[in-house]
Amino acid sequence: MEKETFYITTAIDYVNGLPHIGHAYEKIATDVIARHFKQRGKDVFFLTGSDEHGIKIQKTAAENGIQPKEHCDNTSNEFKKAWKKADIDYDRYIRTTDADHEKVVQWAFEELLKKGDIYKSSYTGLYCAGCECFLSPRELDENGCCPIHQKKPEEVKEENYFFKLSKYKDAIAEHIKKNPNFILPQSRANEILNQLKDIEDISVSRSKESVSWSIDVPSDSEQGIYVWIDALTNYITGVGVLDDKEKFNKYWPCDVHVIGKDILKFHSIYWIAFLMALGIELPKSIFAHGWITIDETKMSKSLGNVISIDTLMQTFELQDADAIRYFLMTTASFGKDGNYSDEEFKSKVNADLANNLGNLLNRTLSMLVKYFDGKISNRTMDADLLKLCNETVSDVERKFDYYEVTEAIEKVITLVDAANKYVNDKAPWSLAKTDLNECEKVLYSVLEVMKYASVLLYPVIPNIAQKIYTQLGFEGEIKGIKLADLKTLTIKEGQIATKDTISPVFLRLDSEIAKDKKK
RNA sequence: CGCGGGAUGGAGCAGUCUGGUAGCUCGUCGGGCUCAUAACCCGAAGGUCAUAGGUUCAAAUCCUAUUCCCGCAACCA
Repeated sequence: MEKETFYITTAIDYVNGLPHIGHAYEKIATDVIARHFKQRGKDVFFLTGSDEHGIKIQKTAAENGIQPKEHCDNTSNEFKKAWKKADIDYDRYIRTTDADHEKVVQWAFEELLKKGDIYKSSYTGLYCAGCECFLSPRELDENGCCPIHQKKPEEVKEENYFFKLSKYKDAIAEHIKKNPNFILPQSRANEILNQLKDIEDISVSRSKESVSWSIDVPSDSEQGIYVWIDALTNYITGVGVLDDKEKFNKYWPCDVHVIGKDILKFHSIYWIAFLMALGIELPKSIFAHGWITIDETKMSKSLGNVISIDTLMQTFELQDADAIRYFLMTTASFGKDGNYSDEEFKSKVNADLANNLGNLLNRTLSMLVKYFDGKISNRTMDADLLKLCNETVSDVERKFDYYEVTEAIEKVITLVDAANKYVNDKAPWSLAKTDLNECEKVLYSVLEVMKYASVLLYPVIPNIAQKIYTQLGFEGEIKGIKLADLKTLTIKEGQIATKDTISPVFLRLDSEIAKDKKK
């Protein structure tokens, strides 16, 4: 029997900068997947959060004249605010500075030390006093100097703890090969197998002297735990690996870690090795998504093209993030790089959400009011349309099984298109004069399609879906509706709509109506 | 020979693994409808699938070579 729980995580964001659309992309995708699996009756746990230790945060805080913790509090609050705006419905926001997490990190470190997978060794590196950190040879300019301070870094020898990553090389490779869905999209698995070939042991601590803002190595006050063990273990802290065994056993192993393609290596190699060493079950899959570029250019602070959910909502005077969520999920197949531009955004969202989806509801309800005073008395659904609805549900589920969010959405839009065509072919405005029975059947059938479409699209556009649901005459929240309920959940008989209850669920951006409403 | 991704009608993409009449969305043009958010439906124009070879009865798809673009160092998911 299939497990009833579904544990999904995002990467934790480094709180050195403010949240932007790139961070949002990942959270939205994860939120969509989480909401979908809730609709399938799963007990979902959705973890997101922030990565808060390290030299960069220490330095940024110092520059601003505040304590690192204060800086982290401020920035993580900005992230939380952004996720609220984007309707990210997570179950826990974990911070690597949370007490329970620090405990887990220290426990994991000691555990690995005890097992002999962590050993002490010395590391010689190029240290720049100005930066107060080690630089890799690649970071230096052509004269071998630090590009920021224009000084030659000194060779410094530091004692660090190392993790025997090389020991797990073969086991990881074997696991990847045996489990074709472990790394998704599958095309990325080869990339990792290649990188695995020349993997070496990794340093897992820094001297407290160089990085003070870190979790202490419990048995060695001179050393702080470096990012790998600190950050990656958030996934087990999040479901209570130490404090709440029952919860941990319920949700672990994780169903999917949703991450950016840049950190796939750390997740599919480092993290897996840590888990193997700790004797903890491995996550079922790791999904690496692509980047969102802005006008085909990489987003960067220096180019000044960084945009956030907030800026977009303000620019287009949006009340909720639905349109942005929809666009981000459909601009590129999930897993590939996508692009944002104002023109593409407007065009996509107008075409799909306003013209196809919203207008279909609008035209149908209008006719219902016009010809039937907004009342349904005979609930007979067109057999072909019903069949298509049911097929769409299973198509959508199948796509989500592999986290093919974009393709799943496409299936629903195809259903909506078919319903628009159905209306045109049946011409209920003519039937109203000749065959009222048939006319009602047509309108009712389309409303049924809207019911399916709204529930299927709810994970992506929760606010719009709710509006459709309400206008279909349903009471309460669409949030709790399961896909399995779709067959029994029927539009009620009697009054559904009046002239006053009908209103566009999504206004075309830049349309005259939208302008009027804004005035 | 560092690694990887990409090049398909005006724009953005699917199809490539498992060869067999080149498909989708947007845009353009023509038509239809009049219920609707200048919307919806139908039709048309527009591509020698980056280039050159090769395998094959048959190549966008397989093989070889070449060109161009984008990541892999940095603020940055």
